[in-house]
Amino acid sequence: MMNLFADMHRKVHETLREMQAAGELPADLDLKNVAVEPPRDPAHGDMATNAAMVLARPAGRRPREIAERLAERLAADGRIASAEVAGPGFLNLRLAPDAWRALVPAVLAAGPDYGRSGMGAGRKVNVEFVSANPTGPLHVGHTRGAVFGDALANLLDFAGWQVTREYYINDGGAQVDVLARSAYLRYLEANGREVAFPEGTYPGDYLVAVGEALKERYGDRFVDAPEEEWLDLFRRFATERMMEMIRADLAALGVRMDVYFSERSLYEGGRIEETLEKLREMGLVYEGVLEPPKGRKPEDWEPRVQTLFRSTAFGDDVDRPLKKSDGSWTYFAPDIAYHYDKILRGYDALIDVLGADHGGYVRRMKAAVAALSEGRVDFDIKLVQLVRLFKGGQPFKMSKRAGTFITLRDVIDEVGPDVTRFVMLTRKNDAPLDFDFEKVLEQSKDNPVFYVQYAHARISSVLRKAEAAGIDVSDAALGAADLSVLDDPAQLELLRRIGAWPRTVELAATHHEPHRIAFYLYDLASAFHALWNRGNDDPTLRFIDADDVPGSRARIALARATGVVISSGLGILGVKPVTEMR
RNA sequence: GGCCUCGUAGCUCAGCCGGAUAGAGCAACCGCCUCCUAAGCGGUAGGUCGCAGGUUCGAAUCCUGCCGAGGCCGCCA
Repeated sequence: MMNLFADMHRKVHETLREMQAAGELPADLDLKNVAVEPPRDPAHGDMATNAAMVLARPAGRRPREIAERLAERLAADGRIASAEVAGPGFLNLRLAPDAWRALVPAVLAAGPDYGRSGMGAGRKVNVEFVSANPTGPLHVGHTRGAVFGDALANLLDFAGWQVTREYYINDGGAQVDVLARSAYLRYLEANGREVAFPEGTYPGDYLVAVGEALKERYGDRFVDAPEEEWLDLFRRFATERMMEMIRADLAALGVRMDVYFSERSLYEGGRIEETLEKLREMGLVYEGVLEPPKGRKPEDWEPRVQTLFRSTAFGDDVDRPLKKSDGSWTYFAPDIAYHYDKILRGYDALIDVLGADHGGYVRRMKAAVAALSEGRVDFDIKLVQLVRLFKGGQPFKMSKRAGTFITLRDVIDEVGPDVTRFVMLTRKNDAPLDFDFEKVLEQSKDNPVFYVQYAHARISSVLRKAEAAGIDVSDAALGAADLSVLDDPAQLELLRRIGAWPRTVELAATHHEPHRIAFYLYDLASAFHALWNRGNDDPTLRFIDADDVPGSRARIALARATGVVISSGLGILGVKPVTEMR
């Protein structure tokens, strides 16, 4: 797989080892911090290495001296056009145009696999996301988490991990009893009773159908029955229905989970006790009394003995309760058992995608996972900040379906899944996101979705027109094109961006940051639009020139390669590329 | 009181495991369509990277303290 940055990184390291073998550098140097990166200022070349500065002190040499020796050796490589020492000891490398051009046939041959990385080495990672309570439709906040988690899963897959997408169904707590009671009210309503929805029940319309379905199944059997008779039945039924709705919501967004894991199943199998017992043996679970929170003392605080998790041993500021006063578990206890289950399933890495309001929860969960996996499992928690909705610059709150909050469906109905997904990935996960229903549909440069799609559409248009003009645009024909005509700065710039794709994938995957893919695509599209417009000043730079078929083929090959990368990047974001704008 | 996330151009935001003169879009100003989609492109102007220390050859980036915004801190998950 062609990865120019990785190739040059390898080349620099090999050359340094040659210098060690030749006695020009001490044999025991640690090369770990020697990097090959694109310089911030393109005037400094295509790639730069800090080798001389990093090694100067341990080698006991002057940086520029090391850099000069290294430059001499590197200059012998045909791919490297120049190697210049600059500044405090940087070595700036400029690649020969042919090295960049070689990307085109490589990309065409690899197709959608260009940029795929072996970094994950087939290790198993579990990405848990959405995990909304099964008590109603998904709302905007869930939508962002869903898009983020799914794109992250795609990204890790592309980077060579074996990925499981998982949804944790919170069907064990008090909230599903509330759901059952709310469904019961709708059931009474379906049976012709007048009902009121007291505080603490769910009044949303989405339960009307559930009430009717319950009537269909049970008639009026439970209308005057006491709660014990119907609660369990109704809870099961309503939860099932809510999960169907949630699955459908996710499907509408293009998200497919591999595993739906039920919290309740943990209660039934005695798994919670088992997990806590293990922690107790480690001395991390004990019976104790908690200090009241400082500065914000609850009115009814009474010290009492309860089951606690010693998260302070992992840097948390206080130990965390596992049981409520009525003896039932807090949400934290089943969560520990759930994560233990994931550990036992053999994952090398776990990722939780949570709303930002769960921030206080991160440390204790990491503590539990570190303890239960004995530090073997890499565990990352990504907090997703909230989404602020606007319409034409005005805050927007109305929902057609749920009344009180905007649902995922509201968003998709309004702008479609592709726009929703792309826009939600144009911000870092931990930054709040403004989502304007009008702006995201705008066909202009300040709308990144449009801008990237437009580039792809232009490329598709070039291919269509070329074909109509009788030029063979099969990948085989394009891959064999003589690319030496590609020597305009705009063409070389586009090649450089294409060359940066594998590196972008690896960085994004390492940091668990799919937004980097969206920003990369914007830059790539920008380089393409710039080249496109160069054709206005200089007609020889237009992609198609009927009088110059070989040259056209070279330029079209470059466009095609760009299209492959855009399409592949959009694939990670879960967005379908368009072939024409409407 | 403590913990978490954040603070970068007038606005919205990038900034790779520390790297050389801090970037993009919008808004402002000046240009580019007899030409594959101008739904686009080029240029000018605009920043004490919240503040103060520290580590380092080198800090927007790492560490400490402070200021500011949001979130969380036993029986909601």
